[in-house]
Order: sequence, then C-alpha cells, then structure tokens
Amino acid sequence: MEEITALLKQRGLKVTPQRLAILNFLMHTNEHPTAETIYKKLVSDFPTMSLATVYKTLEVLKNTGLIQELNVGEGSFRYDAKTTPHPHIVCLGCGKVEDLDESIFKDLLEEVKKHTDYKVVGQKLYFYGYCPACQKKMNN
Amino acid sequence: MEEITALLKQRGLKVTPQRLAILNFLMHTNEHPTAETIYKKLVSDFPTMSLATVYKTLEVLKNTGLIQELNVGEGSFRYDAKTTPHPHIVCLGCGKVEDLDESIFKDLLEEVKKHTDYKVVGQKLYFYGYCPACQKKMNN
DNA sequence: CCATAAAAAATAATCTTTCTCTCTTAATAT
DNA sequence: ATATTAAGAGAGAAAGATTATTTTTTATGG
Repeated sequence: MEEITALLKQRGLKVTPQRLAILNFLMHTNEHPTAETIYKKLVSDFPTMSLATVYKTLEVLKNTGLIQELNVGEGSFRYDAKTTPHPHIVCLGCGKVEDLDESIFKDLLEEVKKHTDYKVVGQKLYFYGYCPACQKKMNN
Repeated sequence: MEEITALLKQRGLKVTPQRLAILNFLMHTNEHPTAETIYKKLVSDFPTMSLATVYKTLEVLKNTGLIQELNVGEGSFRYDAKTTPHPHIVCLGCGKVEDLDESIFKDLLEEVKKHTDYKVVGQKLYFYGYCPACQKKMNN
C-alpha cells in the first residue's frame, strides 16, 4: 500500500481508505472491471461506501492519469490501471476483457498521421473474438 | 428509396416509412449520429415517431447487418451505415467522428491472431485528435 | 379487400452515471 | 496532540440513455 499512497500524494490527492482500496484493487487485477464490479467487490470491506463514491473516485483517478477508462461497446465503462495505451481483446462468449501486447501496433499511429489532417493524440484498439475456454464450450 | 426498400425486403423486414427514413438518413450522412440526433432530424417529418421507435429500428437494422454501432467512449452509441469494418477518428475538440481509410490496418488482424489464442472475429479502431478546424481555433 | 403478423406509438421502467448537499476526515501547521 | 480548513465521502435524488410493455396501427400475402 505504500507505493499507492505515494502515487496519490504525488498528485496532490488526499489519501483515503476508499481511494487506496479502489486503486489497489485496479492495480492487482487484470479483469478490467466496471464501477459496479468494483463496488461489489469492496462494499463488504467498506460497508459505508456508495456507488457514487466509486464513480467519483474513478473520475479523479482517471483525470490524474492513474487509470484509464475503456469502452468496449457495452452499456458501461471499464477501468484499467495499466495506463499505457495498449490494445484489448474482448471475448464475445463470456465478456472477459484481456490485454494484448502493444507491440502489435507500434507504427500504427504513424500510418494514421499520414492519412489524415488531424493532430492525432491517442487511440483505442479493441478486438473481438472467443477465448479458448469459450471456443471449447462451443464445440461441445 | 428503391434500393433501400429492396435492402429491407431482402432481409424479410417490413418496409415502413420510419425504417426507410432512418436507413436512408444513415446512408446519406457521414456524421455518425446518435439515436437522439437521428430522432431530432426526423421528428419534424414524422411527428408521431418516438425515440423508442428509433432505438428499436436501429436495433433491427444492426441485427440484420445493415448498420453498425460505434462506441467512441461517450455515454451513448453512434450508428454508421457503412458496415465494412473501418477505423474512425474522433475530434476531441468538436466531437465529430470521421472515417479513416481501412487500408491502414489491412494486416492488423493477422498480427493479432499471431499473438493470441482467441478466435478473432472483429475489431474496432478509434483514434483521437483534433481536426483542422479545431486546431486553428486553438491557435487563436 | 381481409386476416394476421409485424411494427409503431406511448409510456413506464431500468440501468448507468452524475449532481447536490451535508457531514466527515485527512493533511498541515501550530 | 490539536485546531483549522479544504478536500473527500456519503446519501439520495436526478439526469440521461436505453429497453421493456402494452395497445394500436400498418404492411403484406392470400
């Protein structure tokens, strides 16, 4: 928890149990949870915490660059403590979201800049498919 | 409107004025509108139409492959009658969404397949930046 | 034309996210 | 340690987007 405290302080944010818990959870999971999921995981340890607090905390963390927001095309956002821009792959069977190696698109931004007059500053790449487990299920 | 009628009939859909209007609008715009935008454009010509009808029609059109749904990371979905998978670029200044040439990523799917056990079936690529007009605004 | 199955309209409901207001607490300097 | 104060948490309402439900209307094939 020490590093997490330091991360918050560096950005001039108050260190509160809720923030520590949310950021800690995001940094130690790779499941790209929604606000709802985070809330459900933490509410047993922090019974007074409300969903609104989760949302507000996520917004603060996002604005200071500690987390990033994903939108894979569901109704809701997902959150990721790995803030380097990297592609994601979404399982259409079970809804799981996983990271892909970012080397896949290393010169993609350059390509885009060549084809457009926009000043390009970021990208989001999502791939869709079926994970090994779901492929197996479909064959049975 | 003849081709549009044919498109609907091919898919066994009833041809109604609302469907024709919505699909026609999507096929002749490149602005990637939201359901709300579509509704506002059409409600003057179809005063009895409700937003719910727009949503239901969009769902039908999406399910039959006549349109695709985009999610560039706002609160709401956008719709596009160009159904081939192609990348989009979003202006962070004015919110405009434009198409990019799909040749940019022609071998990207192959790359992804090499790096994952997933059975990959689709992708969504979004780039973010500032359009020429917004760049100019920022320099003033 | 008519029957009927599908679609539209109207409205309510739901789900996600944001806002507002009040109370509490962390951080800092005494 | 304690007081100060400004930021954050909590609660609940509200807003915004989407979906569901029920009734009415309409398109289409016979």
